[in-house]
Amino acid sequence: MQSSTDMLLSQLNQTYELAKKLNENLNLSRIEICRTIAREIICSTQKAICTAMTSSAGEAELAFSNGGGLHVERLNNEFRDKEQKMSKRRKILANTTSQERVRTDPGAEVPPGDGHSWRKYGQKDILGAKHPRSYYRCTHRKSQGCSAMKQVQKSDENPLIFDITYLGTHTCFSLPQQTASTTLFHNPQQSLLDQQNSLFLHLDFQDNLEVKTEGSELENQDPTTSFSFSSTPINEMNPDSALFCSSSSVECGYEGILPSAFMSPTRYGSNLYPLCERHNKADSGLAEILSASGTDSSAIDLEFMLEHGEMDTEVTFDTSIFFN
DNA sequence: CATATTTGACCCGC
DNA sequence: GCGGGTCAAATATG
Repeated sequence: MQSSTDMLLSQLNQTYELAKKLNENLNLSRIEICRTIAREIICSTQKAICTAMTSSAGEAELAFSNGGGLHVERLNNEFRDKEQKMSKRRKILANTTSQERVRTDPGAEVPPGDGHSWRKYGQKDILGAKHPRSYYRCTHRKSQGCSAMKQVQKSDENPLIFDITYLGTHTCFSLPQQTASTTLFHNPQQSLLDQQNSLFLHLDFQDNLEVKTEGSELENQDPTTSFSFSSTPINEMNPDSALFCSSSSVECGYEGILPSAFMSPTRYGSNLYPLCERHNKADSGLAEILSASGTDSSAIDLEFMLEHGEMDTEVTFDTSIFFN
C-alpha cells in the first residue's frame, strides 16, 4: 500500500504537471481548456491537503502561545468523533468547524477575546454538563453577511478551561487596515486547521490575467515554469504561512472583465477580496465570475479559499458580498 | 438611541 | 417526547 507521503508527493507532482499544462494553455489563450485544468489543479491540491491532514491526524494536540499567556489546544481526534455524531443540520456546518480549548484566568466568566466581535444569541443548559453553552454569531452577520458562529462552554473538569467550537468561516472584514490574508493569518481566532487547509490563489488582473506569486518560499526558480508551490509540508507549516498557488508571468486574454464592485478599494482597504464557501455555485469556475461585467485596468487580488474536506470538482464561493 | 445580552418559546432531528 | 440550536421580545448598557 502506498504511504501517505508517497501519495502526497504523487498528488503534488500531479498538481505541478497540471499547473505546467495550464501555463502552456494560458499562453495560447485556450480559455476553456484553462478552466478545466484550473479545476483539476484545485481538486488535486485539495486531495494533497487532505492526504497531508490524514497523515498528521495523530497529532491530537497542537499547542501554541496566544499572546496573553493563553494555552490553546487542538483536539482533532476528539472533534472528529463529535462531528460523526452531529445531526444532518450540524453536518452542513461541520465542513468548516474547528474546536479549541482555551485556558483563562480564575474568575473569568467568558473566554478572552479572539480578535473578532461576537454577538451572543442564545444560551442553553446542556444535559450532563455542569455549565451552560453559549451561542455566538459574528457581529457583522447583518452588515456583511458573515456566517461565522461559535459555541462556548466551560469545561466540566476544569472551570478555568473553555471549550470553544467555531462554526463557519469569517467573511467579514472588521480590520480594514489589514489585508484579507493578514486578517486571516494573524488572527488568533482563525483556527490553525483552517489556516493550514486554506489554499490562496492570488490573481492580478491588469490588462491581462496575471497570477501572482506571494508569500511562497519558492519563487519561480525555473524561468520556463510559471507556477510554483511551497515545498513546506503542511504539518510543518507555520501558522502565518499559507499554501500559495502562484505564478508571476501567466498571461491570457482577459481584459476588462471584472465587476466594478470587485474593484472598489474602499470596502476592504486593500486589493484583496474574499471568495468564500458555499453560497453560490460558480459552475463554470473562475471565468464565469471574470466574465460577469465591468471594466478596469487596475490590479486586483482574488483569494480563493478552499475549505478542507470539500472534494467536489465544483468550486464554490460566495459572490454575494460583491453585490450588496 | 443604538447596540448587546438575557431568556423563554419555538423549531427540528433523532 | 427529548435535547440541542435558534429566534425574538424584553431588558440592560453605553
